[in-house]
Amino acid sequence: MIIINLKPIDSSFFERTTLDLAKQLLGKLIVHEYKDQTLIGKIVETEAYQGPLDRAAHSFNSLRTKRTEIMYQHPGLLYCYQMHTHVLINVVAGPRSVPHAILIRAIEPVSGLKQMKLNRPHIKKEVDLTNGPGKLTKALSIGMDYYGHQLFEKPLYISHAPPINENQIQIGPRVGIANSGEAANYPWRFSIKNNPYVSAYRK
DNA sequence: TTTAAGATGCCC
DNA sequence: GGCATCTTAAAC
Repeated sequence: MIIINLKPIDSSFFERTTLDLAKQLLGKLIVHEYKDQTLIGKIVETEAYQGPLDRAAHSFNSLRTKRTEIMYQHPGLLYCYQMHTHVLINVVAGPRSVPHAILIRAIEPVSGLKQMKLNRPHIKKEVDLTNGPGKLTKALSIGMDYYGHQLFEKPLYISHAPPINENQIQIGPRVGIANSGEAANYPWRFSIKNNPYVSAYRK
């Protein structure tokens, strides 16, 4: 694949409604300049979390703590947190003071596959390198030290790519939030239809 | 200060 | 299906 125009996207890209941003992020590239290498993945699955009224969100009921603070800042920043033994990454969405975020759940490797395999030893099938939110952060070597980083600045950024057609976007309930009551049914998960790197659904 | 649960992944 | 492993948030 030949990549043209590989550079950080303009910060204004993130200024749109949260659900629209979750869809617009599909197909975009996440780029990490790491150890003289450029690790690149195409985003193939996202989930929107819309704070105040979304019981599944960490910022539900406008909870504001050290962890959730970054979601109250301007869109395009990185919200990351540790889940069991893994780091999960989100794109902060919504205008300042609206604590929304979009979880990046899966990517398709585009460049740096060799390094991604080194970052995830003992993985047999290639799809298992990045077909889950905890897996892709390990493959791309993204840790908690990126909390609050601007995703429109090197060394970790979103790069432009053509949007995915609406009819190629799969929409459904979010993964792994069965104990969140009514919010468990909200159709706020988006993925590219038939892409092999999309994670498996699980209640 | 203590405790329970979790936007997961991997092994059995 | 069990369990690692650790942070957060809420209970005590």
